[in-house]
Amino acid sequence: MAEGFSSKQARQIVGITDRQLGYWRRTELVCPSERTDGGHARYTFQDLIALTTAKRLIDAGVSVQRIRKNIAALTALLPTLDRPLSEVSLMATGDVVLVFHGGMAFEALSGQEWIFPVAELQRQVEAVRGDAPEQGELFAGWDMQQQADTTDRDGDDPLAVAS
Amino acid sequence: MAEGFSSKQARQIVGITDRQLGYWRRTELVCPSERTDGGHARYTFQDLIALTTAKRLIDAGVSVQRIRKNIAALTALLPTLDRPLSEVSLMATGDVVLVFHGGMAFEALSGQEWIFPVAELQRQVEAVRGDAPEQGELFAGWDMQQQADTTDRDGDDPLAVAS
DNA sequence: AACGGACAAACTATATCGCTTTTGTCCCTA
DNA sequence: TAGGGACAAAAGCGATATAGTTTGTCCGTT
Repeated sequence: MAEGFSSKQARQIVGITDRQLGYWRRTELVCPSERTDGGHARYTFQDLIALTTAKRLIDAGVSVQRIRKNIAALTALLPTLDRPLSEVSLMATGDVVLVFHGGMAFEALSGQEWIFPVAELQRQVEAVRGDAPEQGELFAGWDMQQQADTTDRDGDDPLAVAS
Repeated sequence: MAEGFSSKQARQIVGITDRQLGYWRRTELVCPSERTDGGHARYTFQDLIALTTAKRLIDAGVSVQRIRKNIAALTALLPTLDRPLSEVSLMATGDVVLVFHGGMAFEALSGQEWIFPVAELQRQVEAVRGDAPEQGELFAGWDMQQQADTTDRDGDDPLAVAS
């Protein structure tokens, strides 16, 4: 039984209130995967990830209601997923949640695909004329890790996303 | 005067209607940077980029009104920008426009930065325990380059933009 | 061809209202 | 300490009505 994390531990680690943890459990947003013999909650590692993801989305301005809808939409869209909040990569603010999966980015709710390319656009216009675009790197490698630079080059960088 | 592109050329290259080009000019969404002696419009190369960006945003489901607001917000947020539509990297669908600039992603309208990263999250939780997450790649390498083009994919595309 | 004007249809945005969800506080039981 | 219940403030949502934009079509001028 030393397996999971207690409610207290969970909420301290994740940074949410007692009330939230409880409500989320009762309403099945995130439930503890295990129980003590006495029936008390025990959150697994994966549960913590789910909790943290929820917390993050909330901090990003996504309402709990919206999170629920996104989960529903996601499980419908990607049936293989069992627990979206802990199995998928999300990115969000306010009322949009983007999902990164299988090399694509799309909106969970609508399933509408997002992103991409700039290069094409440039070429398209260039084709009309012999005009030369300034530099070569259209997509500045947008690396989460080393997102140091870019700040130097003023203005524009095209770009893309991430991983 | 052989400088820029005529209205007709511009709208053919960009793929918008006569009416749109005119309206956008009159309402200052995108104006020709130059004029013929006779006072007729001459769109520069950069103008075409701006036009194309606008077109792309529209195709991605962003309304013209929203584009205007985003431009306003962007120039307020990044005063160095003169013409957001042709100087910045955008990505969008429906009602959200994401701006990539200086290694960050944020919503133009609100200025709110986008959240992301799951990896970090994983580490955070892992730190609490020695537990090992299943795989390595959370964000499947999302590489623009190798994501073939999308032009072939049928008609309406979600999409995104840039520049 | 480029542009403008008038008019109408299609589309977007904004504000509002009633309803539901979420969270906090306080208290109780095991 | 974990968890439940009751209650209320706060936040969020969906539908709707109203006002404002954008675009197409038709016509006229330069």
